[in-house]
Order: sequence, then structure tokens, then C-alpha cells
Amino acid sequence: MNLKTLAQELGLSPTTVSRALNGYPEVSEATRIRVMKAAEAANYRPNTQAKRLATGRAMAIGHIIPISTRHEIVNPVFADFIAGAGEVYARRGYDMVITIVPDDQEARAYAELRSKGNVDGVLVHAPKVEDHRIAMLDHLGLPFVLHGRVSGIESSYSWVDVNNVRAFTRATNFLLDLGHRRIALINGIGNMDFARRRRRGYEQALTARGIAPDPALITEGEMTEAQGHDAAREMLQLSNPPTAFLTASLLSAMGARRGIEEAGLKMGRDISIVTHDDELGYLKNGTAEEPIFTATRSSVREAGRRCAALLIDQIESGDRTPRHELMEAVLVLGQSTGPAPTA
Amino acid sequence: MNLKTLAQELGLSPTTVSRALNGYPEVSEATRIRVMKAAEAANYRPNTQAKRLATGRAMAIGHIIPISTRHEIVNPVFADFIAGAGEVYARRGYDMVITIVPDDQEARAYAELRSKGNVDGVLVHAPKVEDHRIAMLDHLGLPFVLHGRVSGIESSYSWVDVNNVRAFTRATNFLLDLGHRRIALINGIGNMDFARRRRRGYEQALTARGIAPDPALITEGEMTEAQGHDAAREMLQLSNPPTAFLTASLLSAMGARRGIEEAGLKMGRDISIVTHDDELGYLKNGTAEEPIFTATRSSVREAGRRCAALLIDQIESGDRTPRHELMEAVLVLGQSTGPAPTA
DNA sequence: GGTCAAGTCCAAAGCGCTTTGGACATGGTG
DNA sequence: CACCATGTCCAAAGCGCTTTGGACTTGACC
Repeated sequence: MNLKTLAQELGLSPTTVSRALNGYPEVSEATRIRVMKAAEAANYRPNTQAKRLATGRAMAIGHIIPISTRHEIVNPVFADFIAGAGEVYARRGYDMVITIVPDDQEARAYAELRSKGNVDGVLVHAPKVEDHRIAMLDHLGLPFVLHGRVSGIESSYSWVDVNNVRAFTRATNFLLDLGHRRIALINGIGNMDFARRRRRGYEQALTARGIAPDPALITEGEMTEAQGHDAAREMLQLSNPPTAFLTASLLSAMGARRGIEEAGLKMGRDISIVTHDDELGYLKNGTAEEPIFTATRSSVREAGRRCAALLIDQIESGDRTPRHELMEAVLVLGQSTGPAPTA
Repeated sequence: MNLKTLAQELGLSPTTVSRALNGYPEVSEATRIRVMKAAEAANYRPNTQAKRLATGRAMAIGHIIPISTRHEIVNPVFADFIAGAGEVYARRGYDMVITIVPDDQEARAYAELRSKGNVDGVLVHAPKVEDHRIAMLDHLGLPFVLHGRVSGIESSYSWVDVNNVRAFTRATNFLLDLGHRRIALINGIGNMDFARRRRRGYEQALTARGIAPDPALITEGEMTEAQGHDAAREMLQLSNPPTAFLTASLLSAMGARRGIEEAGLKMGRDISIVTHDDELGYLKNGTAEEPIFTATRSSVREAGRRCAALLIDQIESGDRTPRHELMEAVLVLGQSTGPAPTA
């Protein structure tokens, strides 16, 4: 069933039928209703490709996911972010087009998306400390929104981010207030911008209290359970071990807890943990009423929603002035923190 | 830059340029090279929408992800599966179109995808015990491949699946051989077909050794850390507790381990665990040389690759005869299993 | 030398839609 | 009554590509 035959059946021109269905005013209400009903009855839906070609709008948003050929990690946050963004796309009539690409071909993938015209804009993930993608996308003229920021360049493009500095400053201060002085940071990969910011928040809080950050208490890594475990285990063997851990993800925190318990210590009594919690669907921090870990919490799914909404707004309005959204993490109290043990 | 102007610049007709670029034989090798070079230089790439409209092929595969409005879980396996499928799509020139949809509108979403023509086929996820999607897709005439199977109807459509029955039979036999008699199953959600199959494998193995499955030792749930923990904790408090657990995912296994340790027991010595391991990128079972958990292992990413390849093969060949691929899980030995403690 | 197949190219139609630029009727206004 | 704004519809062009159905040249073959 296509527009032409539908129009024939109705004894109307394709023009009128198209206008009736798309809500243009140049058609009488009576015929509009007649057309709508016939379209419904015939289960007619305009062909996407034809519509796209005619309008010049792809009605699709791209996500490019680089896959490292070396360490094959798929970002665990990805699924939830996608789910959030996808809700918005569906509601607003956009397709979500995901491209998996070897990480050395990422730039090329953006250029192709642009020149082939399959998308109206892209959502950009996981910014690194020095991220060349911004300049590249500006150059391509492809509308985009960044999930996160790149330190140093924050005003020339649109982004949605969590206030990571503030979240980790608060978390650190919270531990300091409980009397902890040896606080360790089990961070994400060092060249990720969000990890850099969290570290900054952590160090600022320490410094403000006159405590010099100890490099022996800072590690970076892939935010897996194993990473959390190994890092905690090693640090607890130091001659001057930490009494508290700050971890970058629930998985790391779970690993750290295991390391703590292996050392014969009890989390929340002997050693405290504050973790960041992205509120992933499959990785809950206990229940809403009873969190296991004290955590800086911010929904990555909500971030996905906001990114998508922002991008579509920009595309549809044609307004290219950058917009920013800074989400604040809440600090929720769980069972993983307590006063520093008195030596 | 479009075909027309490129043709003009070359002093050729659009026909010839199109043919040259698409590898048709009706063009001399000399002009083909000339065209290729000019296209390269002009950074020309044919407009996707136009190509799609002209050829009638969407060059895209759809994935529909239903999101339950009640429990907001995003399948943790999803990201890795997508990554695998996406590799294949990219290699073969297909887009991956993902639609997030409230679960009560899933059928509608498939119908729309079909009538709007945005995809050439779909990959169907997470089959339930009685899954109406197969009949629906057959009726729609939309090519599809199912990741998993639906017990009872296995020959009328294409699927790629792990031999779950066999995997769990082997795991159970392995524990039985170690002397375990009270073996618990911490399974996935009961109406998922894969969970049903795993249970079947488990029960078959027990029965074959003359052990009647004990309903008190079987639970079903969402495969989270908390589920594993709570289930293990409860079962260990039974008057006749299990000496071994079979879990459906690494997260459940991690939770079970926590429950075991909380009970003052040691995994691998007092209580054994065998888990299924989907080899998710962000959830490793220790290292390849030293797995933590004894596990039935099967890469969901590889399953994604195979599903994608199978679907594209079917679409491009036009051959609609169903094809099946059954993947065998390997049983890897970790540190979580040992002989049953002698009472 | 005439015929025919093969090689090389092109004009034009068509994919299914949107959109421009009228055409025609109607009714209100001076 | 002439004029014009308004409402309602349509024909046709166009989006950028593919593909059908030739046209023309060349060289082999009888």
C-alpha cells in the first residue's frame, strides 16, 4: 500500500492525501477525516526511505561505538544510556542507528555517516581528556551532543554531564567528616574526562583539609569487579593502609568489598566505601530504601534521555548555539560507611 | 556532492558513473578507474536514502528492545550481543536500527518497522516459553532470526542458540561426580525459554542419577547480584542446605558467593558454585588462565555475530528455508568447585 | 563486404514521497 | 456587479539514486 494507490482509492490526488496525513491546513476537515480513516483501515504508513529522500531529513540519530581491538570491553553503561535515549527517540519519531566500529576507524565512521546522510545528528560517548572528535564534528557540520565534557573546551558545543567534581568532593568530604584520613581512590581509566574530573574533586577536597593526596592511594583502571578487588587488596597490604575507598562504579565497589572481606575486615566498620552509582538496570545498589553502598548516585539512563532530547531540540529548531545540562549526583547513605576506626 | 554533478565533472552520464562505482561490467576498466579516482577525490558517497529508495533495500537490520514499565531492567547481555552483531553489520554494509519500546507495544513496533520499510529484517531477542512473536513475524513476512529458541516450535524459523540443556546437564553431572547431592539451581526468570531449558538439563541430570529435584532448591529471578545473594542466603539456612549452587549468570554467582561468605563458609571448599558465563566484556570470570568460577561458558558476543551473519545471508540469498545454529558451551574449571564436604 | 556479437555508453523512467505553483469555486466586500 | 481573499484541491517537479532499453562503435567471422 502506497500513497498513490491510497489516493486512487479515495478519488483524491496524492498531494491532498499527503497533506491530510501530515496535518497541513490546505485540506478540509471532512476529507482529512476521510483520509485518516482510509489510511488506518488500509494500515498505510508512508515509506520511510521515500519520505527521507523527499524531505532531506533522515529522522535518525547516530551513535558510534568504537570497539578496541585490544581489550574487548563493551562499556557497561552503554545499554542503560541507550535505553534512555531510545525512549526519547521513539517518542519523537526518530530511529536510533548504532554503528560498531574498530576504534582506529572512528573518525572515518563519522565522516561516512555524514556524507551518506543516514542521520540528522549524533550522540557522542565517553569523551577522553583530549578528544579530537569535537573539532572533527564541528568541521563536518554534523549536529551532535556530547555525553560528558572535555576539560578545557566546554562552551563551543552542547553537552550533558554529571557534576563529577562536585560529587567526588562531597563524597570525600563525607569520609573526612567521619574521621577518615587515608582515603583511596579506585578510579576509571585515566584518560577519560570523567575520571579526571572525579580525581580533581577528590584531590580538591583532601587539599582543602590540608591533606596531601597520596599517589599510592590512587589507581586507575577498567571499572570491573576484578579491578576493584585487586586494587583494594594491594592497598590494604600497605604499611599505612587506607581506611576508606572511593570507587568509580558499583562493580569496582563490589570487588573492593571482596578484597576487604578477604583481608578479614568488615566493610562499614573497619573499612568504608563510597562508590559512584550509575543506577544501571541490572546492577542495583541494594534497594531504594536500603542501599548497600553509600554512593554518589546519578542515573545514566536519565542522562541518555536528556542527551537525546537536547539533540533533537537542536536539530528541529535549527538553533546551533550550544546548550549545556549539568546534572547533580545525590549522595545516598548506605551500609558501607562508618566512622574511621580509631587506631 | 551527488551523482549528477560528479557525472558532469567527469563528462559522463550518471548511469555510467553509478555502474562504475557499483562494479557492473558494462563499463570499461579505464573509465571505471577514472570514476573511482574522481569519487575518492571528491569524497563522494552515494546518498543512503536515495539508494534505499531506488533499490528497495533498506540495508538495515532492526532490533526491538521492549522495556517493561514495571521493572526497569535493561538486559545486561544486550550490550555485548549488540557489539557482536554490529561488527558483522558494519562489515557487510548494514545499519543497525534499535527501537526501544514499552513492552505492551512490541507487536505494533514490528508491524511499523515492516510497513514503513526501514529494515530488511529483524533480530529477535530473549524468547519466552510461549512466544507469540514468531507467528506474528511470519504473518508480517519480515525476515528474522531468533537469538534462542521457543520450545515446541523449533523448525519453522531460523535461530541461533546455546545448547542450554546440555550445558546444565554437564554442570550438574560435574557436581554430582564431585559427590554433591544437594545441588541448588539459581535460575533466570521462569518464563524465559533459556531458563526453562537450563532447568530441564539440571533436572534430567539429577533424575538420571536417581535424585529427585527438590523444589526448595530451585529459585527463579532476575539474574542480579542481589538475587544470587538472597537465594544463597535463604537456601543455606535450610535444615538440609545445598552443598553446591548452579547459577545462571556471573552476577548471580557473585551474589551467591557473598551469601556463602556471609554464612561463614568458604566457596570451593564448603560450598561449590558452577555458573553460566556469557563472557560479557565488563564482567570477566577472572582471567582466561585462572577463572574464578567453574563455568559453562559461551560468548554472547559470538552469538550476536552468528545471528547477524545468518540473517544477512538469508536476506541476501532470498532463501527463506529456516537455518539453525546450536552453539555448545564449554565447561571451564575454576576455583569455585571442590568435592562435596563429607558430613 | 555484410552480419552479428561484444563492448561501451546514455536517455529516461521509476522508487514513493513532499512541495511548489497554480486552478477553481465560494462568499464577502465596496 | 466586479473584485478579491479564502478554502480546497491537483498537476508536476524534484529528492538522488538504480535500472531498463536502446544507440553506437568495434572487431571477428562467414
